[in-house]
Amino acid sequence: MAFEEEQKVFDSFVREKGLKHSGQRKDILLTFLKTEKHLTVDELYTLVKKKNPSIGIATVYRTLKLLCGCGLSSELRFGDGPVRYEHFYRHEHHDHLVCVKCGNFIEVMDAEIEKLQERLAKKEDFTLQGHKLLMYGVCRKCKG
Amino acid sequence: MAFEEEQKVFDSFVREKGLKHSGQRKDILLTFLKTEKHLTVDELYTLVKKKNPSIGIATVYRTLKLLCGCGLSSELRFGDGPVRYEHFYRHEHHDHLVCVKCGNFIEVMDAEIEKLQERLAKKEDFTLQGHKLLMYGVCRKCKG
DNA sequence: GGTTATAATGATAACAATTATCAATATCAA
DNA sequence: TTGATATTGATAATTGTTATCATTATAACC
Repeated sequence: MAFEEEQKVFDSFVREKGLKHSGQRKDILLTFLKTEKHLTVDELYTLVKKKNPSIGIATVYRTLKLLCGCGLSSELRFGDGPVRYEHFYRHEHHDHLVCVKCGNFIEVMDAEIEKLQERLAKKEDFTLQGHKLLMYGVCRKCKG
Repeated sequence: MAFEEEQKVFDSFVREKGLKHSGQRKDILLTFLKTEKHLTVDELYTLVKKKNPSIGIATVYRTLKLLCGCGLSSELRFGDGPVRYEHFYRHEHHDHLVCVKCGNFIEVMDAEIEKLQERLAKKEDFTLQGHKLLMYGVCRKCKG
């Protein structure tokens, strides 16, 4: 079984919080991990149902909250519509370039921007924990 | 009457789109302009009702969409909860440092970050139109 | 000014995403 | 094995927002 590290992260989170394990949570976690996409709850729900048809959507909501809590996932909000969940554990931090025409996005990363943010935060005496940078524009394809 | 410039911006938007003027829109626009806060629809609705008690909340939703369309306002989404609307016209572009404990935020600006974003976008052949940068952390007060 | 086409309004139904509730079940420490 | 309690799935409730629609207001034209 793959994803031992991620499972360990989840395990210690569960232990630390006095929660319990369950087959549903394991199914959801593994399905999430092997799908390298920015999934919505509904999309993940559909995928997990193939493995475990009796699962309820509320459990998917609940489990994704836990995955965010232990650093395995992170919420992403592009404008309106449902929240998307991206992989977070051992993924280089990246930002998103979103096309306003076709809705597609590109992940980009830039160490300098990260540094500048730290500087800004320090100036205001903030202890930075994370950030979300969304850049909107028109992608190459849509510029035609 | 103040805010002549902003009213002119709105006027030409209305003309250009073949829309019409209305007292409600004027009340909403002026109340929005004189309240230098990141208002939710509901907050603005409450304020406008003091001037015009018969106004409906749907009109506030609709008018804020228009204000965003003509560049007088801009949507802001801090995590969940309702969208907030900030002033946009002739306001230097700024980003937000949001405290994860108390929910307060500070506006910050940094010309260099803007430049770096342009660079990133160019690399991907994106025509950048705007961006939203939210930085999360703990503010001075909450670090106590 | 009066007419007329059409945009705007307010009330509220509908909708989408999410959270809360709750009875039944599963987990796990002792 | 047992008992305390966390989890589950179904679904009701909630929240924020948009759509609908009959009525009213606006503004271009005469």
